[in-house]
Amino acid sequence: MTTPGHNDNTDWLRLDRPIQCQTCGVRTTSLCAAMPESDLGRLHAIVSHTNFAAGRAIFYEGDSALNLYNVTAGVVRLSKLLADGRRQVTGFLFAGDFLGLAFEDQYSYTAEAVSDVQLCRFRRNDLTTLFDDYRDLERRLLTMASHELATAQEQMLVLGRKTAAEKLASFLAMVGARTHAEETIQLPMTRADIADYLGLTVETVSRTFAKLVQMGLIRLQTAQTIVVRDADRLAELADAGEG
Amino acid sequence: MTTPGHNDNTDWLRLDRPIQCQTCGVRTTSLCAAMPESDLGRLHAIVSHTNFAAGRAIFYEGDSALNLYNVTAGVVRLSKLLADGRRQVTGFLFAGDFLGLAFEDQYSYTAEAVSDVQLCRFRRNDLTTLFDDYRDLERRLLTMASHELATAQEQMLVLGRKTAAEKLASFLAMVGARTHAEETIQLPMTRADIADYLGLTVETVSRTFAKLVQMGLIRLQTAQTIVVRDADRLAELADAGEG
DNA sequence: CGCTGTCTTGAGAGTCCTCAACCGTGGTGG
DNA sequence: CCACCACGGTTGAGGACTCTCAAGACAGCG
Repeated sequence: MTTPGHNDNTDWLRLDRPIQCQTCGVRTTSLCAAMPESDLGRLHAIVSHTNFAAGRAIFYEGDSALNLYNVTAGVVRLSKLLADGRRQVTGFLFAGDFLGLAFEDQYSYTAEAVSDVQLCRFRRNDLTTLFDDYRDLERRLLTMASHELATAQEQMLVLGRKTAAEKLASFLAMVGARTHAEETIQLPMTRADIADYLGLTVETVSRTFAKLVQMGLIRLQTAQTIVVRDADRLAELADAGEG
Repeated sequence: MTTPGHNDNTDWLRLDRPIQCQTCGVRTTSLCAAMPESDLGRLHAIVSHTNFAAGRAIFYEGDSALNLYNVTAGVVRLSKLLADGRRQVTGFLFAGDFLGLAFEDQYSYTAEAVSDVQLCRFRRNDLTTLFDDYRDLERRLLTMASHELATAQEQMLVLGRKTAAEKLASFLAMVGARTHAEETIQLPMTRADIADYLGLTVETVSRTFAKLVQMGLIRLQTAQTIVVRDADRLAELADAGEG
């Protein structure tokens, strides 16, 4: 429906992080949390740190799934395409998230850097070997996959049953939560990305932003800097009285 | 949007199956495939077989996630609700599928029997214990979770970017594949279930069935017995030239 | 300072929804 | 035995939300 794009908003980049597992920023929240402090060396030995500039592809749907990645900085976009160009963004990943789980031999989606991104990469074979010694590592991966699954189901509810305004409110709530935003939410992705994530068009996203502004729920400082003016009503709109 | 319902189509029920792990019908395709033949006794020791009549709930969103289930016969519906009654069906499960993966302490969705259903139930604690002795069991669960994730992302594409006709074609393809249907597809679920699965209304589902008939792609033997007349064009419509 | 890509805004159209009536089937009970 | 009821499914008319097409505004960059 819309074509992939990127912006060069670099607020999400923290390339100044030390690239040692011991001091990694997502050490406690990511896969590696399952490794004892003392054995981090073994993890560090099989990991390689890589950067992707905004807009670059990390891998494409159909590629051989050789690696598993951990996002340590930046924002990643997962998407699937139809032949006629219609695109569905299935998720946005932030620091601490992992990607590449495809226990077939191929990735089932495309992963691209929305902002400049820093990743640590594991070869699946290496990781499998490490699983033999560290049971918790595998167990943690299963836990994280379960979270992903719950998130995916939540997104199906958004896509299938929410209105444009509810979708956008849900989206803002998600980004706000994932980026620990208080009042000001920074959006690293374009309107096209948001549209393809919510099953809308760019125009509708734009118009719906305007509507939320008019309702007094938010204010647009710039197109990608959203100031929340009424968090309660925004949240209410987002879950439409969920549960 | 629509209210849960059920029908008493019992074609999906095979309660005459022996309820021994050794002779279980899904032995080779399900979680248990990871257990060596000789040790099935240990699995059988911690499993209990249960039946649910069509329409009955297996568990509700928010319930403590004490059990993990394996579907051995029948069809299960997973769904999430909004407070105003809007419902999203996030998946249908068939023989060999598992459910209950919620490594939080609560299920994140409701599971209900569409047809009469036969399940085998594991207590999560028992299963975790068994994981210590059988690594493959845990690994297999991770593999199955990965499949689920890929399926969920595929469904997001359907919900976000496909038209009503494409949605219904995708749905028929899915049910056909999962039930090993050749030409005649049996639908155990109601139009309301299908609507809530595809993010449509009952009326639109009904009208779209009529449209597919008119296009010569299918024929309705009864409301729940669909005869495929042009499998190629139906598949083409379903994936809209996917990939 | 003009270019390119993104975002916004407008007008009209279309797909799908809402509301409503009707049909068919299966179960129930008088 | 059959009328009745309940539920699921179909069909129709009108409306609403979102999309399409189009043009203009804005911002970053060479």
